[in-house]
Amino acid sequence: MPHAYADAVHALAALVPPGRVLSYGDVAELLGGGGPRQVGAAMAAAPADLPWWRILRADGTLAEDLAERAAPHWHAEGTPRRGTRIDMAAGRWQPDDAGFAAIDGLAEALAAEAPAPRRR
DNA sequence: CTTTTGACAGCGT
DNA sequence: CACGCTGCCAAAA
Repeated sequence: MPHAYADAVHALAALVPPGRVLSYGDVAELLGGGGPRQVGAAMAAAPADLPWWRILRADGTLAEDLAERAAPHWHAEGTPRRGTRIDMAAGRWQPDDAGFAAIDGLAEALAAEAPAPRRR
């Protein structure tokens, strides 16, 4: 399934449990490739059923229009907040063994199709 | 090949 | 705490 980075990003986002969050940078690091911007680009094409509100900026915020639509979800899931923004220190998802295993699989699958660091 | 553009991150002021 | 600038990665023009 030679698909792309975007699929890996979406898959990882789907692993994040309710009430927990990850920053774009965290996602990039966990997948072992690309960067925060690349993750953001992938999220822009997120499927309607994806819990996109669990992936946010490193400072616990989101683009204004998105934050507006995300707030209800955060409230419903009991995501730790600090004022209007999310408390990253408390809400950051810390994968358990099973989580790491799943992430590992994604990272590997990704590396298998995007290993060629060819000149650009 | 160069420039522009993103649901970004860090650091300095 | 708020801005502004620089750094990053990949894709598109």
